[in-house]
Amino acid sequence: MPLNLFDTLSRTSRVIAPLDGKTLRFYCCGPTVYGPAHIGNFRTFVAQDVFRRVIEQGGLTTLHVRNLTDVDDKTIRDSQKAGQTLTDFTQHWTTKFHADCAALNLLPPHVEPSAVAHIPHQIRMIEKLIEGGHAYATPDGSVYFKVSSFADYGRLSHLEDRELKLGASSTASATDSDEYTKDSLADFALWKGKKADDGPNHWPSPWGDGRPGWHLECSAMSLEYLGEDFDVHGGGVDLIFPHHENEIAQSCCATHGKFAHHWFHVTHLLVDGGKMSKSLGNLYTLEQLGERGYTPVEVRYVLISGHYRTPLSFTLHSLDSARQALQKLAKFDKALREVTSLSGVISGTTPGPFAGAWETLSDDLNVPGALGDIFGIINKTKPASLTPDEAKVTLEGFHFLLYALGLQLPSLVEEATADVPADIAELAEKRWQAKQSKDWATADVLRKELEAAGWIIKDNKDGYQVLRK
RNA sequence: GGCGAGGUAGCAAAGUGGUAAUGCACUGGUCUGCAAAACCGGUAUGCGCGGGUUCAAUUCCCGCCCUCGCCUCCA
Repeated sequence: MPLNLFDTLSRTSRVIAPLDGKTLRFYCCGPTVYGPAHIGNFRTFVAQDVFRRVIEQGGLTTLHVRNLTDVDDKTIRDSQKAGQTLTDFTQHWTTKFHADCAALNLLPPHVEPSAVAHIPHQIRMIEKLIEGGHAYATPDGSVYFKVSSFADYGRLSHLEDRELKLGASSTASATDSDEYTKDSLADFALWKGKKADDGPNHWPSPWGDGRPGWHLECSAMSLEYLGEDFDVHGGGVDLIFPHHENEIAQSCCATHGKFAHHWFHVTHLLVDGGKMSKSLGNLYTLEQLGERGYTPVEVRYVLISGHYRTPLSFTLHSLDSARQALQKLAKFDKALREVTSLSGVISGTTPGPFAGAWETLSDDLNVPGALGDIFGIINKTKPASLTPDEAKVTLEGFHFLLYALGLQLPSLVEEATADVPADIAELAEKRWQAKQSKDWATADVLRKELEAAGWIIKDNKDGYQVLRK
């Protein structure tokens, strides 16, 4: 079943099919490694991961490139604040980012290029742009892209009348000291001449020492690894303008290609009714949620539980809800395994009874709809009444979908009772004895004590279990 | 001001021109000394507001209100 995906440029859903007929090539704007990524950032990366998984489950191969922005205003500023070299500083946050990605079960990109490592590529691209009359150097050693030289500028964002909104921005101003040398306020930097507060962070270029402009990094790296034309380019909606608009301009003017043929943008995660962002101080990281007892798979579940083009409200309650939902999935898995006697990793190759969910997922990555379909099948299926063969087909179809969603089932709560402290075990035993002698009052008091300590008792006919609450 | 997205049950969130998936929460039952767990059920006459089109609109059209995002380096 081919995947239909909404394309920001044409504003329509289009079938995803590789330009070269074999490999789906896509580029994702990666993180700026100057601090911990928050779960809003990860909403985008998780959505891209589901996209890739669905493509691959559909039988296509992919070439997934996601960059690391390890040189820009913020990395330079904060590395100096931290008293570290830019390399040490960005390496630290890159390691952290990778750990979070692994925890969230994100498939690693096939190529993860570093911006710093591709400065020569960026310089070559700037040279081409200058040759073609699309860029110009200024006396301070910077190079700017000449927006007026690209007629299609604004097609992606539909912000075509640049002059109109210049007055509306609170930050843009014709007197910005950084930008006074530009021909037009709309022009953007390809290369930034060295400034005193950049410290040692500058590189040689034909226009003097300096550093690359942010937008150019992605153009240069996608060209290097994916070519002049490639299938899909993705990122958060906030990148549509100016970042992606500028990438299009640079790339189309520097090459003969059309750049990305399909644009995949993920809407923001909301918290407290608004955007989660570092500057607003309302962000959650995976680590912070972990301290509150939430697991990465629960976070992943929440992040995919809303359609990628719809704002999603994040709350701690949604994580609790996700925990219960995952338990329900895990119970279904266990019940099926008992009928089939299968264990270990199940790798389904077809959706089986979950074909409806797979179809839903293939329609613009409708994950919440697919989850609804999956639970619908689960509610109708009685594992115990299936033959081993039927259960096997169901289990494989179930795992086909779980893989596409990247959900790794948690262990069941009732199985997670490895270590019961001695004092708790003693209390539990006392309660059991009280119960055996039908001293209900004492038994109930003891049970309440255990509960207060964070443990619950589950009785059955001939014994009991002590479980973590 | 411009561009874009969204307003569906207590919370979250799908979906459809013919009478509302799903998860959580809540709740009835079975079980239990009572619970918990598990299992079997129940829970929106309603989809921001007002018009219109239609045999029929939450779904299409028009107007309005509200929320959120972007408008030069935020996923």
